[in-house]
Order: sequence, then structure tokens, then C-alpha cells
Amino acid sequence: MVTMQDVAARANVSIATVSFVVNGTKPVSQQTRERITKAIEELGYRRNAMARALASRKSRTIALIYPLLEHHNHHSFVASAAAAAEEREYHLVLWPIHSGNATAEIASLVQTGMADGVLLMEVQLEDERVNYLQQAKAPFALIGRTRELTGIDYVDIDFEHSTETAIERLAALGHTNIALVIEDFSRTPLAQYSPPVRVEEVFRTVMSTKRLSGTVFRVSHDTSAMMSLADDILGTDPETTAIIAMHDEAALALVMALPERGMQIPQDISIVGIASATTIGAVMHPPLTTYEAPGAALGRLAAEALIARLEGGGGPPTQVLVPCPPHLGASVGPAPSQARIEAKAEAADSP
Amino acid sequence: MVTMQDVAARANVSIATVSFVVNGTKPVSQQTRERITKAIEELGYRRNAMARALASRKSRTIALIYPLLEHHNHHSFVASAAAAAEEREYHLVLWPIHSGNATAEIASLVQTGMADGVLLMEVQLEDERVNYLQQAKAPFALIGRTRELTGIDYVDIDFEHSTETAIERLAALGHTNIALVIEDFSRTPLAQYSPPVRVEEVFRTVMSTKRLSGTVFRVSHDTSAMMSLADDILGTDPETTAIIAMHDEAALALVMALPERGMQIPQDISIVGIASATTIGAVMHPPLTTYEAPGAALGRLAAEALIARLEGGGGPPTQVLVPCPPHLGASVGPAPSQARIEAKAEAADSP
DNA sequence: TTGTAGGCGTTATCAT
DNA sequence: ATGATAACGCCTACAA
Repeated sequence: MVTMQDVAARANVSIATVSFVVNGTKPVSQQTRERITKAIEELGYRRNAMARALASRKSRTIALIYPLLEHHNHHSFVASAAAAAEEREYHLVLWPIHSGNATAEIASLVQTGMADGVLLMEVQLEDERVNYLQQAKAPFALIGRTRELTGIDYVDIDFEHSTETAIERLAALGHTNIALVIEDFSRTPLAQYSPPVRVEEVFRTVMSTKRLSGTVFRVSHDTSAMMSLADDILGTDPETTAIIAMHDEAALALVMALPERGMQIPQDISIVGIASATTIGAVMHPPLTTYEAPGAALGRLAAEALIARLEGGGGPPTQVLVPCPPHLGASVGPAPSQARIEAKAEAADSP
Repeated sequence: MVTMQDVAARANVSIATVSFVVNGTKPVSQQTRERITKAIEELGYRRNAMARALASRKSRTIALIYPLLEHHNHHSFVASAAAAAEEREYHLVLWPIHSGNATAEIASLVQTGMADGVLLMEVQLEDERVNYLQQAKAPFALIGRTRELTGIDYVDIDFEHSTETAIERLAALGHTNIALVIEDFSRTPLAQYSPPVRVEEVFRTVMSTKRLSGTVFRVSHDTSAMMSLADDILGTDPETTAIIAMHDEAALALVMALPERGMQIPQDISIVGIASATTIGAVMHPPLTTYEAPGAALGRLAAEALIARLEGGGGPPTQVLVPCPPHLGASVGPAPSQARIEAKAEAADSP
């Protein structure tokens, strides 16, 4: 292995000078700089990351606590966080969590010097990991939000805005009975996973403010729940004319199942996805109207916020809500006329 | 920060002895071991990863060259590789690739001591990165395969077997005109991405051996290509009674589009997915019959193979093909009778 | 502008 | 069974 020592020897300078040009730490005369650069190239020198980390007490690595869930968005979080880190000459290490290492091991990444800071995702409203990191004084940033946020760096999807916009759009089209479909995490380690909770809260608030009638359906990730969802919705409230789905597979299941029950999309019922992946919705018939989850933006912003904190010292926290860009499909239309509804009901009564 | 020095002082031993008990390097008397363990706990000592890496010349980190593509499988590769690494007390760092750092930067992860070895995915049939890693003597393992494989550690999906099995199953059901749908990477950096190439090769071979008639459709990731796919297939060969799709979105598009063209699944046409994610297929109507891509197994095996190589020295290479577990849906049935086909043709002729 | 030298916290060799 | 001590390769005051 080629060391700075070797480079220094070949360029007839001290090891310190080599360090200066490698890191740009101090000005070095044009002459010697060139000699050193030349020596570096001839020898194929690369500075040792571990030695550097030890001496500088900075690993230039951030850790991403890796998700339990298998979600479309997760890939883009990770990819964009890694890309953003790389651009700033940081590395991104993945730390998978499981029941065995849930909380205590997270701060240890920083305590062992493996990582300078931690990126947390799948944040719950009350998240003990956050408390732990704070108490351990480990720098961190959230992709997501806890209930209490003072002084915390976070980046999250603006679920509130998306939900509200979706409702308003549907209401403007005459819909008064709207169902919300969210994922059910109640029997998982992510029981308090914040997105569905927040969206449900906003949904209830906005619906009642607007004096609209709405029902919330929690769908677990098992297939049969999704298969029966259409019947559940129509059974619970036959007047439902629009569905907001924060659950891509469920949305797909609905698009497949509703027409089979005589409900044409969007003539009889409208569907809109929020915080969705676009790839699936785009190939449905009709193409799904969605508010896309801005996964890539999130990962990047979070990584940048964390690195800024690591390098910048104690500025004000980054607290960003990223909106979901709308994708116009053809799954949303005006609420069906009363005549159409009655015709349908009659047809259903006398088959 | 608490160092070994501090622990040694408190336990009245030398720093070396502390190291012995922390790493289990050498036997230590019950007594002093306990004193040391106690001191460690009281002080909250954690050994510094960077110092350890420097002194031992091992970072206990492996790098995963992170994919360009957004694929369902990728999440499980990554998650399982990270989990397998963690179990062996390794870390997994992600290294995103892009045109700017395509080849040269990969070996540098090892050369800078950041990682002890590299995990490569999205492998192409001829992959310069592999040559480069070999020449740089950087330990690596592949998730995927190159053409030339002597001495290379790799783990891949057994595409050949899945393809052959799918064809045989369809042939046994009387299908003689089978279409293959694969992803089109020809205009991307992954032009030589090996899975579709291999599958196409096997498809052509097996089909001609069995004297069956087949057409290959390459579908790019843009939506319009998927939307028109059903028409493409029926237009090219109206006799097609079965489709093998190695492309989840395309499969979905087909399941949505074919019935609209009067082709019932599976009465008129069968669809089977290979190397698929199961989540989407399961909620289709009818549920898709698939051979699931064993993503989690792959990531884990590859990480294990690499770590074994790093620690075990020079044993024979790990070379594993993992089969795709079949998932029975309801999208495959017997080839339609001639009578049914003729009835259909007549109906189409005189609308 | 360049050099000297003392860490950084471990590992690992060689004594004892 | 334990201890001393020289690396490991680099950073960074401090000096020159």
C-alpha cells in the first residue's frame, strides 16, 4: 500500500506538505504542489480512509437505519440519500433494525465512531429511538416526524397538504361521501408509524369541517384484506363515490375489483392515490390519478440536512415538508348524478 | 470518549489485556476478566471502529454498488445483504454509481480501506467493473453473472430453470404459441444487463427444441410501450395463447388490457410472471401465477459469500443459482379449444 | 511556505 | 496469564 510517507519521500517533501495538498488544508507553492501531485499519480496513492477518520475523529460516514417495511418509496429514499452523501464525499452505511437491536444499538453507531450521524426513517409519532439519540448527543435527522419536533432536523412528506388538496378537489367535483384507505400497522412494530395516523387525523378534521361524510378503512398487508376491500367500502357506505387511497396495492386491488362490481371508474366512483409510487398507477386502466410520494427529494434533503448539521455546527434545524406532485390520471371524475345512482340501485335490486 | 486506556486504568491491568478480553484474542483469568468487564460497563466503553480498522487493516465493511434501476427486487437485495452483514458484525455501505464514477471509483472503495470487499449487482454479461476489480485484486462477489465466471464468487437467480419450467408447464397445457415479454435496456447504460439476455436465449432454445412458436417482445420502461403491449402481441401473432412476462408492470398492463380486448384470462390467454415481485401479482384479478424473484435469498447469500472470501482465504468460489419459488395464481389455464378460438375470430370479424 | 512531532485508539508481537 | 511497545496512516498544532 502506498502511504503519504512514500509520496513525501518521492517528492522530497515532508509528509505534512503532502497532507496539505491532498486535503487543501494550507497553501502550497505551485512548484512543490506539482511535484507532489506527480508523485501521487505515479505511485497511485490513495489516502487511507480509516487512518484519516482516526486522526480527524470524523468517519465521514452517515448511517441510515434501514427500514423494516417493504415500500416502493424506500428505494428512492436510500438511493437519493446515498447519492447526496457521495456528492459531499460522505459514505452511507445501512444499519438494519430488528427487535434485537431496536434502540440501544442505534446510538452505538455514533459512539463507536463508525458513523458521524444517523438518518432515521419509518419514524413513529412517539419514537424512543429519537429520545435515545438526543440523550446520547448523537447527531441525527429524520425522514418523517415525531410529535415533538423542537430543535430536530427533519424532512417529511406534506401529507396534510396532499390530503386536504385531494379532498378539496373531490368536493369541488361534487363528491360528498369519501372513503379513506390507509395501511394498518396496528399489529406490527410500527403501530405508531406516523403517516397513516397523520393522514387520518387530517382527513377527519377536513371532512367534518366541510360537512362531508367519510369513513376510514385500515387495510393490513395481507392479500385477502385487499381483495375484500371493495366490498367492505361499498357495504359500509353504498353512497361512497370517491376513495382516497394511501396504499398502492390496495388502490390496484380497487381498480381491479370495482368494475367487476359494476362500478365504473370514474363514472361511478373516483379513486385518487396519495403518497404513491407512480410506476404502478400509470399502467392501470384507467390510469390512476395520484399525488406522488417525493421519495428522492426526501432522501436527499435529509442527508443534506444531517451533513450540514455535522459540518455547520449549531444553526437552526432544517424542518422541511415536501409536497406530493400531482399526476393526472383518469380515475377521478365528477360525482355521479342522482339519476345514475338510482338507475344503478334499481339494477342492483332486480338482477 | 472512553478508551481502552481508561478501562485498563480502572481495572488495574494493561491495555493489552483489555484488548484480549474485548476481542477474545487470548485467554484471560476469570478474575481479571471480570474486573475488566465490570470496568467496561461502568465506564460505558465501546471500542472505536476506526482505530480498530486502522490497526487491524480491516474495516469490517463491505460496499454494495448501488443500482441505477428502480426495481422491486432491489429493496430485498439490499435489506438482506445488510442483515447478513450485520449478523457477522460487518457494516454495509452503499456506493451509488453513475456515469461519472462508473468503473474507476469502485475499486477505490477497497483501495482507500473504506471497504474490505465489494458486492456488485446489475451485472452485465461483459462487465468492465468485474475486470477492473479482478485486476485491482479487490475482493468481490456478484449478484448476477458475467459471461466468464471462472474463479468468481457469484449468486444469481436461476432464470434458465424458471424459463424452462414456465414453458414446459404451458406446453403441457396445450399452448403452442407463447410470447415472451422482457425489459428493454438497449438504450440505457445497462444495455447488456444479463437477465433479459439470458432469458431470451433460453426461451428461443427451448421453444425451438419443443417446436413451439414464440415471439419476444422487448418493452421499455415508458408507459406508452406498456399500454400498447397487448395490441402488439395480439397483432403480431393473433394465435398467441400464453405470455411469459419478466416485467411486473408489463404483466399488470396486460392483465388490465387483455380482458378489454375480449381476451379472458386464463380462458383465452394465460399469463405467467417470472422473476417477479409477488405483492403486485397477488392483488390482480385473476391473481397472477408467478415465479417469484428470490431477492432476499440473493442478497444474503452474496454477502455471506463475500465475507467468507474475506475471512476464509482462498477456498473454491461460491457459485449459486437460486430457483424462483412458484406462486400459484389463477392466470394460467389450458390452451383454449379450437372451437373457442374460432368463435372468437368470428365474433371479431362481424361486430 | 514547509517541516517536526505528538497524538488518534487499537492491534499484535514479543517479552516476562 | 499479563505487560510493554511498536506499528497502523494520517492530521494538526507549533516551529522554523
